[in-house]
Amino acid sequence: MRETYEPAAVERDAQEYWHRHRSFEAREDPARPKYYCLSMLPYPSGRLHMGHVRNYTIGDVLTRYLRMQGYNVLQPMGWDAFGLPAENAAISNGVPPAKWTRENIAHMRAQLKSLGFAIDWRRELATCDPGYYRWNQWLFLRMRERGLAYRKSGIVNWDPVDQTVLANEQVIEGRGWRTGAPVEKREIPMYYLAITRYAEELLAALEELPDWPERVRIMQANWIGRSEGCDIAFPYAPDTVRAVGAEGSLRVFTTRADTLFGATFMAIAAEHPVALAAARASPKLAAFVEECRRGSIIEAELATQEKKGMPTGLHVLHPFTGQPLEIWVANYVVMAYGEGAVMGVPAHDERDFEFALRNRLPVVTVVRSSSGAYEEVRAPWIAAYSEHGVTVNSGEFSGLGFREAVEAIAAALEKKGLGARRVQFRLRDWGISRQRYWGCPIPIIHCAACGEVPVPDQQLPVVLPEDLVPDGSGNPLAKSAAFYQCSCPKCGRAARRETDTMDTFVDSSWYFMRYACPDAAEAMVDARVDYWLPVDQYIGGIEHAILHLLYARFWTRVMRDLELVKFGEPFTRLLTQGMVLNHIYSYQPPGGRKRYFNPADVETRRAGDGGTRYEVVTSDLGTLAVEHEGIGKMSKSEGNGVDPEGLIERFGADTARLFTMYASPPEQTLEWSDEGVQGASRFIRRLWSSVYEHVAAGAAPALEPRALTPQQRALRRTAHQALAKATDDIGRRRNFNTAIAAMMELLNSIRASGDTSPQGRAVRQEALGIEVRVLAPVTPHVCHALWHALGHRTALVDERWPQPDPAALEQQTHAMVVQVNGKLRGHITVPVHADEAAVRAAALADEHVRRFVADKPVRRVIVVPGKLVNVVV
RNA sequence: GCCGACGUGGUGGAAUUGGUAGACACACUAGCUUGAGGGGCUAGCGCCGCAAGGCGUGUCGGUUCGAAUCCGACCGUCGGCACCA
Repeated sequence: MRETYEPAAVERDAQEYWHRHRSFEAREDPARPKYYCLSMLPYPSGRLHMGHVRNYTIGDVLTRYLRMQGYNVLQPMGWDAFGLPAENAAISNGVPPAKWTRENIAHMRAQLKSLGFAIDWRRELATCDPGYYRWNQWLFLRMRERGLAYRKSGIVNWDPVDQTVLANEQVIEGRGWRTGAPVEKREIPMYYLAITRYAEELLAALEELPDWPERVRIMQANWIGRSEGCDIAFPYAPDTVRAVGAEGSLRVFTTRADTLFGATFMAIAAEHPVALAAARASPKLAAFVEECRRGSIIEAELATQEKKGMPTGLHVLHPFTGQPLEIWVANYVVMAYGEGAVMGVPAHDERDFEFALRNRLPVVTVVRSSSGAYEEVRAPWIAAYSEHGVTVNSGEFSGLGFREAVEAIAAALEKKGLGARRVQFRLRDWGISRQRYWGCPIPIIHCAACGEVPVPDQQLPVVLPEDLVPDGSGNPLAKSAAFYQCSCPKCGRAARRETDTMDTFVDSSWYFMRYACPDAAEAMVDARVDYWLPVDQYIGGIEHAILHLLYARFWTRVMRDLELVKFGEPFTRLLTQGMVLNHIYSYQPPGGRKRYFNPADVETRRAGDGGTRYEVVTSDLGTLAVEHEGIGKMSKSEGNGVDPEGLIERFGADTARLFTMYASPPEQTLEWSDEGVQGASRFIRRLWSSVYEHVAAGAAPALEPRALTPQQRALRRTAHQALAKATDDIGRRRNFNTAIAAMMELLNSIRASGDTSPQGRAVRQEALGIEVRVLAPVTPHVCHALWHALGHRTALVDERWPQPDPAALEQQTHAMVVQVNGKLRGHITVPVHADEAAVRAAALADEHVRRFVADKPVRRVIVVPGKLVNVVV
């Protein structure tokens, strides 16, 4: 072995070995327990970023660890290759999205390979491959046959200048990102997938995912948003009947039927038919409806905007009292949720209260606190009382608790035919139509005579032409006659092909199944899926906690119900990794535009007197004192990204991997630190030189555990304790940082012992063997080399994980701490098997303890075996 | 606005079931090493204090023999909000 660690050579050797021996090709083997370890597939943006390095290193550490535990592990990789950035790149440099995407994939694949991940590259797929996306189309058609895919109108952002649909991301403060034109809303026909049919199951099954982070389960449950309540019909008053032109009623959904007698107005969405009818008679109202409809379709913006409303002058009748209630159009009522109308109960709902206050609407209290602390809501009004309580002022329904009131009112409404209990979900059906080019075509043909006609299965896939270049004005498919011109499969007459493509979330909803059988030509999935799936461990960013994971859970259930797969939950265990952050530095010249500087270029200096620190950067503007804006997500716009490629060139892949695993636990954010990277590099060099020095003295003799001195025994115990801890940290807790810390401590102990006796060297040989095998998943290249250096002929990649020796862990005595009144006062050493009385006596005999107890009477002594004694005086 | 999480030395973090706060590392300080390079080694390093000791986990309050950990309120930061992926 060489005296100095040279990462480039070490990594090339190890990677060559794995490649030559096809170490990571996973084969179905029913005799062995399988483990499917999957990381979320990357979008091929061009270059790997640190978030990718972190994500795939976590997956790789687990993959390599589980291999060593004897599992048959599959770790695949692919590309989420459709999407908006490819079109944006095409707009700015005129290259077709297909070419741009495939070049990016080639570059990023090479970058991933340089990191030495244990990936079975034979299974690689890209979602833009027709062999992949044809099955999106095929399943869409199956869903359509079952009514799970259907067409209805939906609302999109419309840029009137570019004549194109905009993604939410492309709407900046209500304006088109390229044109700056105020964005309009447009109603167009779109395809939807009926995820709401699975709402109940998707919610209930969350209970059966104990190995998902609780926060993700809670977020999904809240997203699905099951609420039990009542439909209530408010019959139209004569003025409304006249305006609408028919008898009828305004339906609302409410979870608070108990507050029905407190309703003082009705609020409806601007898109509601009654609002449209009223607007026909009033230009002022028509203008307001128009204003609401122009507003954002982004929920976060809807929720923060000022609550505005306008009366329609129309009325409905209270179902019990017959009292007329005025209908208002309100910008905070969403047409897509419930019935697009709500009853306004200002006394008991925060939002209605605010609205009533602004519009001087009456507030009627109908619920009071059951504890008797009666807070009547009256002028000057302070707040709504939105807790559950006892009904008052509610006619025959007064004096009831929440549950009884809802029951009684619902029953009475049902009798009158004006309502019923109902479960409502917040979840909406999944709109998948995108008016964009770079996506999976929706396999439908529109025929003037036959209407919507599915593309016959034998004509699949509907292939996306790869030579078009979008220019920012609409979908190029809609302008390409070669694509859209076709004949109707039913009647044979000229017809038009659907030019919308699918949401890219469709692509990522089942890719993990296709990895099991990427070459299956005749079917979406085959029997190999039964072997590998479900995914045992899924790893990806927390930002996907809701949408991607929910869509994949839905899609899997659809496939289950079509008897394509035998499971409904795709991901057994989930790890949501935190983001990678870095410092943000900027400089704003007087009157000029703010510039950002990469932290790598920023230097910390001190004022001449050794005092205040400040950060400077040397650029084309000279040396500048820059402003530290804090820490944020690595991003292009703030110029604080770190390029993994440069890092690997300078320090090697092992250092990059070690740093990202060591700097913080996987679920937390990771702060970039150049010094930290150097620390990681230094540790690897120390490990290298420790092994070098050890083997330079020749082969160590066999270990004879019985012949060890107390010091040798202590080092051996340290090694086995560290092994036990690291095993638990990686295998159970998935806390790689503390496992690495345990190995750093062990290496410190190994280096601190200068024992050159034969058994001293035997203990060190064993300890270094543990060190190298435990670190192998994190820094596989250097460990591959060190394993050979320690004299082993086998390849580390095929080694088993070491087992702690119970005999080595045995101890005669252990240390305990003694507290007096909960404060640490002394330390004692007691035999491991000492009983409580003996421990208590030893604690009270300690001189520090005696000093603090003095002559005060001992009231209680609490003994926590093996840990501490608390003396209460 | 709604949903979810997080907040511990100069810094990243550790403390796994309510039981020694600050493991490990970075930075810093001092010393050693004429292999001056992002080298190696030794020691110190929460704050106040000469010490004994006191204080200390965002803020305020509570439960407990004992709270970073549990409960309540507040403040701050971050993620998601359905067409970014």
